[in-house]
Amino acid sequence: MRDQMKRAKKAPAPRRRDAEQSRQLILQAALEEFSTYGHSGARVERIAVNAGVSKPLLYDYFGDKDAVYAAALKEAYVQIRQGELQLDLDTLSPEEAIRALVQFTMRHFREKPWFIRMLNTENLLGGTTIREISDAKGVQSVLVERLRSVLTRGANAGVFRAGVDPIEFYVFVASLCYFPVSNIHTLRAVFDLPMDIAWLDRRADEAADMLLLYLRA
Amino acid sequence: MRDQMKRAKKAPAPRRRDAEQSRQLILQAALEEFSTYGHSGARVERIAVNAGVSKPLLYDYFGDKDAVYAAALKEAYVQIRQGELQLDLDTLSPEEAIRALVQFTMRHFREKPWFIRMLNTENLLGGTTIREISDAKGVQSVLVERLRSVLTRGANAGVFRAGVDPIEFYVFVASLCYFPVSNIHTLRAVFDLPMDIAWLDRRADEAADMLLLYLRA
Amino acid sequence: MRDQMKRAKKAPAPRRRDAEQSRQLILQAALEEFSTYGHSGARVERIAVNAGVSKPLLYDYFGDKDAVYAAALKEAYVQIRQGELQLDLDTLSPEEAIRALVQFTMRHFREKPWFIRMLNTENLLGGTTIREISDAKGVQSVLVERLRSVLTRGANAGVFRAGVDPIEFYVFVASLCYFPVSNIHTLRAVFDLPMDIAWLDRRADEAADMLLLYLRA
Amino acid sequence: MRDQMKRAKKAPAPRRRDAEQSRQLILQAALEEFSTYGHSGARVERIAVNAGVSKPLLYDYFGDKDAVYAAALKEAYVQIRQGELQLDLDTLSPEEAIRALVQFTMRHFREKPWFIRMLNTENLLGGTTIREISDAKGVQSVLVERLRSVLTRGANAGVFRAGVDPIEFYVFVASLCYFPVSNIHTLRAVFDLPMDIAWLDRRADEAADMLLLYLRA
DNA sequence: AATGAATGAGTTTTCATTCAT
DNA sequence: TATGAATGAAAACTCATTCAT
Repeated sequence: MRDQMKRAKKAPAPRRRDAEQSRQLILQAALEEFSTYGHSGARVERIAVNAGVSKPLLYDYFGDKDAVYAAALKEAYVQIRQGELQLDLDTLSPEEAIRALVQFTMRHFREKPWFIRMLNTENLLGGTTIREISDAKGVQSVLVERLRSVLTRGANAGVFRAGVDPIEFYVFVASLCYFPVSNIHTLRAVFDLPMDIAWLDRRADEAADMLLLYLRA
Repeated sequence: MRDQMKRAKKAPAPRRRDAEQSRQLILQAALEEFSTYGHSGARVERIAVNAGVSKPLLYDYFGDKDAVYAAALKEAYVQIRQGELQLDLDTLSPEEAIRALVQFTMRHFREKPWFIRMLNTENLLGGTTIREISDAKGVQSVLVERLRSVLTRGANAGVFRAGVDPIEFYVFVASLCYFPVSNIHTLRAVFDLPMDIAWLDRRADEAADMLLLYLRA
Repeated sequence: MRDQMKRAKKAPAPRRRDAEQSRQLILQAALEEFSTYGHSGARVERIAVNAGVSKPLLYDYFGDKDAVYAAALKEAYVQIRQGELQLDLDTLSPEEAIRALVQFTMRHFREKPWFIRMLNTENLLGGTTIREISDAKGVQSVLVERLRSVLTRGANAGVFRAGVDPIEFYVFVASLCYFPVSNIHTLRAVFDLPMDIAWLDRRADEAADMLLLYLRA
Repeated sequence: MRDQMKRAKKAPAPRRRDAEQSRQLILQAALEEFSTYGHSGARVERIAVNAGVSKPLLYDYFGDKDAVYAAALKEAYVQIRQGELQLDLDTLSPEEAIRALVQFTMRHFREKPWFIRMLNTENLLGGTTIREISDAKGVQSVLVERLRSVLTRGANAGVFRAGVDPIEFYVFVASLCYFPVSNIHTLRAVFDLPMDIAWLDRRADEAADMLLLYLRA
């Protein structure tokens, strides 16, 4: 009878879910913490509190602060890639597809600012962590693959010139969207422009114009 | 004989008891420290040691770590602007000038990596410090002014279309040069490209091509 | 056998991992430290060592040095009031009660020198801390209330004149007991008198004589 | 001619005065600093700034912080004794003289608060410094001597009882005036009385009443 | 699986004091 | 006589990490 009660208390299924959920809560809190304060500025204590767990639990799951950071960085890529899956370029004309890609990228960076902040943090650290994340290369942005097919479609249709490397072109797209979002604070301080969301979206439009001129056959 | 006197009079390396020089040494060490480790990761102790002074002296001159950071950020802008003065666009044709500007910007970012790193650090902090540096707006990049005159020359000569805002165009230039340098570590980890100096310079060339297409009348 | 189990179960001296006890140990050590060295002279490190805890624990519980000081000041009042509860004046005649009060006060000051020293420290600081301790007024010495009833009894019995304010009279009592204890060191240095415990007790007797003359109807 | 100019510049007399004046300025600043912040809380830097001299000069004159403290403590006694010289009791009747002494003492403590604060500071330190000031005993308050003659006059006139020790009586006077001034901050925090200057003066009057009852034949 | 209690090893900051002129 | 420049030693305070239950 006692045993029964014990079992009733420690039902295996919900416990396991709790553990997995705790991990996820920690990961989310870590993502916010590291992207807000950077690697050194992040506080393990705050991560635990915001995740609603105790510090020893966090250490049990991840090992140490650096491991939490690595997991958060990986999580950042995972989440951003999940978002990218929602973009469908195949149903658009090559030119519309390019414009859609640029607009999407700008909105993506704008709406998930923690991603840019994690990249900045990681680059300040010299990229040591991302290099150690095993499958990094495998997770290469799906956008590049979709972009490759758009460029091919455009070249076949004779509207784009051939021979444009999709990775290098994607670097152009990313550059034009990344910088105005990433550096919004210093830009605002130095230039007298109203750098708000509308401005960013207009930048994306202009960038798309320019990129299309560059691609034109 | 002369050499001997010179040596006797001023030992070359440790010219001590010179307040202005000490300040400058601290500033330089701080610039390196903050751009290498970020705001939280920077260590006042290391700054002092690398400047060859004691910590109390540093505190005497600047007040606290944040004040040293603010001074280093300002110094970053001062030094980068000094470098920009060396670029002469007036003797070039408008089209050559644009290309030169892009190449210069890329080289500038590449060769003074502490500048990009300071900007990243400051943007991670939310730009609170640069907003407090009084004359930030006044120190607006000279490049923008030079660019303005190039665009005007080009428009007058009929080779560029009119109405291109120099600030917004400069944001394009900066974006295309900033991102590949700033994010070199994460790019390398994710893409299978040999991202070295030569690659960066080729990127600048391609970017110049694209920007000129965008400007063309 | 029992003894053995007892010992095995709880080692007597270092009962660790008891938050409330740790707090109390810190408080006691702080009281001693601040009353010995004053506010600026007190060392957080010494408090921690004497409490048998680490500095971080102390900071965890109290926040900063000033907060420890405030808690110690409050503790001083708490402990002194606890001592005052042991004085019973109701069973004595009014005149005996006054004499007992004076003797008790003198002994109290003499035997709990940290109290006077805390008051001196706090008054040197301008009383900013005690003003912030919320219930300070509420903890007003019980002695005043007991004194009030003694004065009333004496007036009703016709041995004391009426209309003597108990607070102001208590200030007389405290003055006459406080000064010789508080200033014993400077008094010794300036006057050629053997200022020892016996002297203090004789002072209390004389003071009681004087106070009774003052109260006499 | 040159020599003459030199001599004119370094006139000996005013230089010497400057040195003595600097010493005095330091002493005054030290008195204020130590009585305001206590021994540990006092800052050598502030003393130098407030005295209008450099720190090395201060060290040159006094040696170290403790020596400055000792000098300031001595100066406190010197200045307070100078004030006491202004009190003339010989022209008053014994009873009036006692009342005048009490009022004077209260006013003295009230108007020179740095004296009480220095005494508190020194007593917190255990009186080690005053013991080392050589002529401390010699500088014993003149008030005691004047009081002695008043008590004798009163005894001879039959208005005071004989055998009252002037030192011990003076301790009564000092106690009654010292405590309400010294402890004004904690008293205010604990008791609901308007403890202002008028209150202090009324306390002195009541104290004089009581002391006279005690002296009466 | 989970956590309240606790700390070693730093990190920033302060301060009495000295150096060099 | 006088001081701006400089610092060793120590103080307050923090933070990643572990202990004991």
